[in-house]
Amino acid sequence: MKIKDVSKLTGLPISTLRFYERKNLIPDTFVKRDVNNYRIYSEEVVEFLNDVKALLSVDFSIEELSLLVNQELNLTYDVKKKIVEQKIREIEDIQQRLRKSKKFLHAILEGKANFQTQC
Amino acid sequence: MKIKDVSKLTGLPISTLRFYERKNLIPDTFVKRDVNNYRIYSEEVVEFLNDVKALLSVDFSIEELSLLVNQELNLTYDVKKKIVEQKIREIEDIQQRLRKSKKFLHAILEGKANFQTQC
DNA sequence: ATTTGCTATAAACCTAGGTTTATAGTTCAT
DNA sequence: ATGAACTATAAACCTAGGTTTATAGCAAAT
Repeated sequence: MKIKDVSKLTGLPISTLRFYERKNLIPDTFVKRDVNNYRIYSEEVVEFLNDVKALLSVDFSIEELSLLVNQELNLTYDVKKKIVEQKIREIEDIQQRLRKSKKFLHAILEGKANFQTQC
Repeated sequence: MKIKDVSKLTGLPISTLRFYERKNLIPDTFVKRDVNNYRIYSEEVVEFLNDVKALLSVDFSIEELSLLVNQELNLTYDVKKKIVEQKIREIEDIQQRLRKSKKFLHAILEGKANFQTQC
C-alpha cells in the first residue's frame, strides 16, 4: 500500500502519517521504501494505526507511545509493563476528574453551583 | 487580596492569573484596580478559580469557559444551558473512549492485544 | 511528450495554553 | 533614603501536535 491508501483507511492525513514516522511512532516492520523511495506499508499498519489513534486520543502523548513502540530502544517487557500500568492509573485519575466535572456541570444546570452565580 | 495571595490560595502561578484575565476568564466582579493600578481581588475569586481549574483540567478550553463567564457578551441563560449540556455530552464521549483505552491497556498487559505484537 | 496526480523532503507556519524577559513603577523594612 | 520584595505591561519565547508551503522527482493516462 502507498501512503494515500493508508490515509484513506485510517482517516489520518498524509502529513500526519509522515509526521508520526518522523516521531518514531511507526515501527519499521510496517513501512519499507520502494526503489523510487516511496513508502510501502504493510496491511497490518491499518489496525496498528487505529490502536495508536485510540491511545493518542485519550492520554498517551506521541513521545510516550513511541517509547513503547520503538524497537531500537529495546526496552524489556518489564519496563514496558510498568509504563502501561502507570498509564492505567493516569486514566483512572482522569476518570475521577471527569465524574466530578460532570457533577459540577449538572449542578450548574440546576442552579446549584456557586460558579453559576457568576455566569 | 493582591495577586500573590490569590496565587498562593489557588496554586495558579501569578503569570497564569494575569494570562487568564487577558483571556476574559475572570469576571470584573472579582478583580478591581487599586490607585496604584495593582489588582485587588475579592475573596470569592478563590472558589471561582478552583472551579475554573477543575473545568479546564478536563474538557473546557479557556475560550469556551470565557464565553460562559464573560458578562459583556450577555448570553441568555438558554444559550449557556446549551453550551453546558453540549459539554456534558462531550465528557460522556471521553468517558467512553477512556473505558475502551483502559480495556485495551489491560489487553496489552495480558498479551492479548494485537498492538502488543509490535511492542 | 506532456499534463495530471502521486510521492518525497525540509522548513516554515499554526494554535493552545502558558512562561519568561525586559523594563519600570510601588511599598515596606531598616 | 535605599535595598528587597511586590506590582505592572508588552513582547518574546516555549511545547505539543500537527499542517502548509516550496521545491522536486516519479507515474499513469491522454
